[in-house]
Amino acid sequence: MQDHRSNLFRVFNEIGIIHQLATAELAQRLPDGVHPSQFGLLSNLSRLGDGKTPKDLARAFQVPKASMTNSLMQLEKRGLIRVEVHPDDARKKLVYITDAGRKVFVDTVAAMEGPIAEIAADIDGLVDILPVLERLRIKMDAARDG
Amino acid sequence: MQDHRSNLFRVFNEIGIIHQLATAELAQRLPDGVHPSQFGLLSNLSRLGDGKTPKDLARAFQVPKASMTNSLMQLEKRGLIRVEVHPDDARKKLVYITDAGRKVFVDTVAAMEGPIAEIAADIDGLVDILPVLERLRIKMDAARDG
DNA sequence: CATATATAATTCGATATCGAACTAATCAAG
DNA sequence: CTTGATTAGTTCGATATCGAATTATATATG
Repeated sequence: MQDHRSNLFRVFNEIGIIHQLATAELAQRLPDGVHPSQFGLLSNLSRLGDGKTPKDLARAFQVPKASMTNSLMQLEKRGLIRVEVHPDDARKKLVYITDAGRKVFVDTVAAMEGPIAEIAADIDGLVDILPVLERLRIKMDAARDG
Repeated sequence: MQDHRSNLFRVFNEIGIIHQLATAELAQRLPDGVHPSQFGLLSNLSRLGDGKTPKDLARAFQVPKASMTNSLMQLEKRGLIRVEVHPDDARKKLVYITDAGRKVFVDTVAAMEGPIAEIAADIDGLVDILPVLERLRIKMDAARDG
């Protein structure tokens, strides 16, 4: 029992360390002035579609609105996204990724592919943990709402 | 092949989201003014032993020295650690956790146990991914040094 | 329509992160 | 010893995060 509990803690501990190391790798490959959290936005807009509101994005990334405002301003300043007022509701805005933004995303993904593949080659069963991670994320996400 | 690559990206993506959600849960249960990253320090000093230098700790957590200086100052200000000059080398310092620091650690772990157990109960095979995560972390850690 | 309430986003202030420059102490070479 | 290089830690400045207050717009109610 004690072992099982401490193993659970270790799972989260390892996840934290891996995340930090992965973020550091990513940061090295991003253009100057683009923060890893901002790359996450470009990834979402590029892969899952743009035209979302800042509120949508804040919820998707589980960050406060104020944080999202800041991240979007940085990306807009660099021309990687475009922000428009919602045509039907002037309280809202709509966020679009630009060609420059797509390029940053694509180039960065390409730059990460080598290192990731190299690491993964040595780790047997790495993709096998994906379903477990997905279920865990979904469960934690749901627990947060309630 | 394409699928395999994108699954690798998804593994890291899921890990990032889980880490963020877990950190948010932890933050809610920490005493006011204690940041999750500072809890990590208390955990390390409590579980793995204290009397380490700031340099040691910066390396263990893969953060710059300047970040560690700041974190240690916050913990010391709140009386959760004690910092002394190294008796044999006045350039160095030695960091010790205090009783108050241990109490924060123990209490917070206790407060996290319920939620973690509840989540884990629903996720089949959660602890089974621990060995894979460990190997991944070790591999990435090694890749960073070189 | 007028007013109250709700919602989306920004602003503000406080804290965290961290690269680069700096200070202090030790070590190495002569 | 003395001097140069190295190491540990801090300071400083710039950016990120984010809770609380604020602004602007929209919706609901009388």
